Amino acid sequence: MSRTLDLEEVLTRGVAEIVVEGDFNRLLRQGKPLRLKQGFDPSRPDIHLGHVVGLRKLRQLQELGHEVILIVGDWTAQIGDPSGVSTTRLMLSRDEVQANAESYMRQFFKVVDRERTQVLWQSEWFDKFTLAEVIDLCSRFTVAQMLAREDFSRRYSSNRPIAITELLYPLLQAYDSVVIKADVELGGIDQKFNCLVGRELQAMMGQPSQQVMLLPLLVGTDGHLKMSKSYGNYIAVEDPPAGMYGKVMSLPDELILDYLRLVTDVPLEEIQEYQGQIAAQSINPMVVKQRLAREVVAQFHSWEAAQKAEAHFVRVFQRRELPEEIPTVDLYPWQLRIPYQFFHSQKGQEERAPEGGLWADMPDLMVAVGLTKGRGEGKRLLAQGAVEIDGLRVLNTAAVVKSGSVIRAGKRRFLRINLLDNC
RNA sequence: GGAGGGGUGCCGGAGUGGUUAAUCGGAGCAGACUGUAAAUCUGCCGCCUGAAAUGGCUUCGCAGGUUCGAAUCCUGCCCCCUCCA
Repeated sequence: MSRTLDLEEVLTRGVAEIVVEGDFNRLLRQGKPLRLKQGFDPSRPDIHLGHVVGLRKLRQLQELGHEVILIVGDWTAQIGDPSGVSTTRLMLSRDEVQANAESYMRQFFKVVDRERTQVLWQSEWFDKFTLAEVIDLCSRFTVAQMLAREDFSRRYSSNRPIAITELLYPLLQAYDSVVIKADVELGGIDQKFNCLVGRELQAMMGQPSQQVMLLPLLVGTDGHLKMSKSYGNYIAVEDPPAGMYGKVMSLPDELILDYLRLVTDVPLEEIQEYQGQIAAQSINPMVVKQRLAREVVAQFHSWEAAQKAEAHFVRVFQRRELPEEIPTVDLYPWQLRIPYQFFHSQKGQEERAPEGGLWADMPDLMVAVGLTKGRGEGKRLLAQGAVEIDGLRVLNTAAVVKSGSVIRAGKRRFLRINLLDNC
């Protein structure tokens, strides 16, 4: 993110909506550092690319001289953001919240500049909130206002429950804006309502209303739902390079351009060009996707890691060869059910294993080395032709294994066997 | 407070005494194809045993009971939802 930032691009690239656009522009051009509010819920400490869209925007604004106020939502976390399904949330202990917050920040500052960030905890002000203050806060809003929120109205009209505490959620979030005197709040487009309540509350309390920058929701790896941990369609910023690269490569083609726009610094002109080439079918979308994968991995790891991840990907998944590094697992013959050098075939004949080799019951072996969860799974993989020993497909349950043999189970599970005490 | 509906495998959702480890869809896994994309086809998809046919065990909110036999019937308990107030 070292290239010169174009204000126009910061305000438009990967931005869904700005409220109020004119005011925000004016504010930015005043040249005074703005207080950018970003809250997070410490019940879900993992940051994925969906969050990164907003974090990158914060970073860009920081580079324009503004300051981020990160709010640890240790109170709102207990209510649970009323987006989507109504699930009762467990109360987190103080320690859990602390641990989650630390883990969150470790990831947060991979993108956001720590030097220009101030971290505040909601408990700093809400712990001493009195009932009188809660009532005062509530009295400023009406049920009708809350029902204006699509989430609530949908649930209300379809007779699904809305906990009263859920109505409190936007109010608490709004109050945060008042406490920190936020100039701007950033959030996903699904946060629109909460952010707007912040504007109203600030106005009621005699403060200028914050501007709201809403970001598009990133579609997850499944290709149609928003990226979210609970949908299991996410790419985490802490995913290891090879896994991260692979997940990007498994994205549907239709998402490539969006991802380039939202989570990379690839210049818009280049993206435009890719778009044209893909439309004209003069380029294989996969090539563009590989660029995307490199960009993403480099951002959270390094260019070197990205190169390695790509090499690994090409080698293992495109050419179906063995990876360069294969974890080795020690294996003692006694862990197997046929730990002998002879195998008794159905005809009653003895088959001798080659020198240094050993007959092994494959489902057993795979469980013993942790390749599969149970024998059933191993048998299934075997029956489906998904198991290879040193590049040769194994279909029988009994097979010869040598020390140094590489077992492959399916596309992505590999293990090298280190046979000990071969007697 | 009153009336009614419901809790089934990762999710959705059938099933109302045996032929049900439980239809189907989704997800997942694997194979073919291939670009770990899409689309398509095939197989698997509770645990264990077996090469397999088979067999054993544990599952349908929880606890008991009836029965040769229950996810299905009875009793109690817990939880959820709707309507009326």
